[in-house]
Amino acid sequence: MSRASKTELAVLGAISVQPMSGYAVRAAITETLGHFWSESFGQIYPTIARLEGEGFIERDADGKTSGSTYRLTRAGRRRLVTLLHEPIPPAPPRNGTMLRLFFGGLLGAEACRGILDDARLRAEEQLAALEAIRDEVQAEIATDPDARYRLLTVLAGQHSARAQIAWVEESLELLAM
Amino acid sequence: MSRASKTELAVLGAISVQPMSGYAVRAAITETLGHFWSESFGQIYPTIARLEGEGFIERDADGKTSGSTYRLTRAGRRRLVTLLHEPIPPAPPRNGTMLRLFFGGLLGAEACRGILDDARLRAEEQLAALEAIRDEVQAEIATDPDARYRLLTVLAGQHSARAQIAWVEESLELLAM
DNA sequence: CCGAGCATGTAACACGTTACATGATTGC
DNA sequence: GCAATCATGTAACGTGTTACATGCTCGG
Repeated sequence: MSRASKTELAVLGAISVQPMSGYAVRAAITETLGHFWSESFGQIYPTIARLEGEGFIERDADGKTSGSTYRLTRAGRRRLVTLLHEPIPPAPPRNGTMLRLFFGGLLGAEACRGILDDARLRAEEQLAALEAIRDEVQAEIATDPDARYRLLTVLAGQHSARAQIAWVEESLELLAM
Repeated sequence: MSRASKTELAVLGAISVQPMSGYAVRAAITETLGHFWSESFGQIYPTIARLEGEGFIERDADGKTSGSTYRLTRAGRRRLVTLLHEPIPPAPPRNGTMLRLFFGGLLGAEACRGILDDARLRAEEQLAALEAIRDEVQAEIATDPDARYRLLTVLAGQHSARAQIAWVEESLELLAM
């Protein structure tokens, strides 16, 4: 995963599902990959321009006057599979919640409990959102076996959110002692 | 947490524990905050220069010829506490493992199992590392009550790593069906 | 004396977001 | 017709890493 690759991978992946515009790519990433990925227009449009220049995607020759619909070329599909095979180096950790909590002695127990409550709230919201998505994806598996993989990413989110909640509970007990 | 703040917070936090050089700040962050935070020299040195210019840290007047030892000024301590009180906006999610897994249909079950095995391996290593740190920190609590807060960050890492492992187990079973 | 580690700093680059500018389409 | 949404693009900015250049200090 050397150059210009993570955004490229996300964009190619989105377009591989079905041909769409840059705007729709953004929407697809926000809605469908939203719980583990994000891209902004400022990244997406230049990437699309480059991918088109390199022949990995091409415009649909439909009659629309405004907006372009892009679809993968054969080279684009090969490129996508290649990128998927390359490991993505893990990002250096940067967890603001932990940074603040680490220096909790300077903050006071009150404020720290606030941080923990916030963390729990966010995890609970996420958990609820994933619950719904999970049902959808589970239903898709019947018609599309590849939906299994999508299910895995939802499960990961659920495990992570539940772990977060359990951690908050344990932490609050510890602080109460 | 508006401007120039996360690195500033980490640097002030490190120096608040005890006076040290920029090089030592880097080492402290890597070793002690390593499982949830990271900073590079390219960030640390300019930040230290700025903090000194703003009067939040000052050089120790010791007799050393090479290297400077910085300590917090009174304003610096106030600044640190202020920064700790400000919430840190959560970073947009970007999980490369999930991005690859989501398009697992194009990758094949074999490669996906490889991704999962990797994820489990990393989580197990992390878990082992945290186990040792946890014992250390737990021992410190007897003499330093503030060590509790440090313990919380270790617990978070453990919860997260265990959740990751459980997710991999469940995922491998799902793929094997 | 020499190599390992301590120490400082910067320049180039990569990546990503935000804000802005601009216009087409469509449903009410 | 007008508002919401679809759609495209860019410029400015912030942030962060990597690689490089440089020199000190101390133990063996």
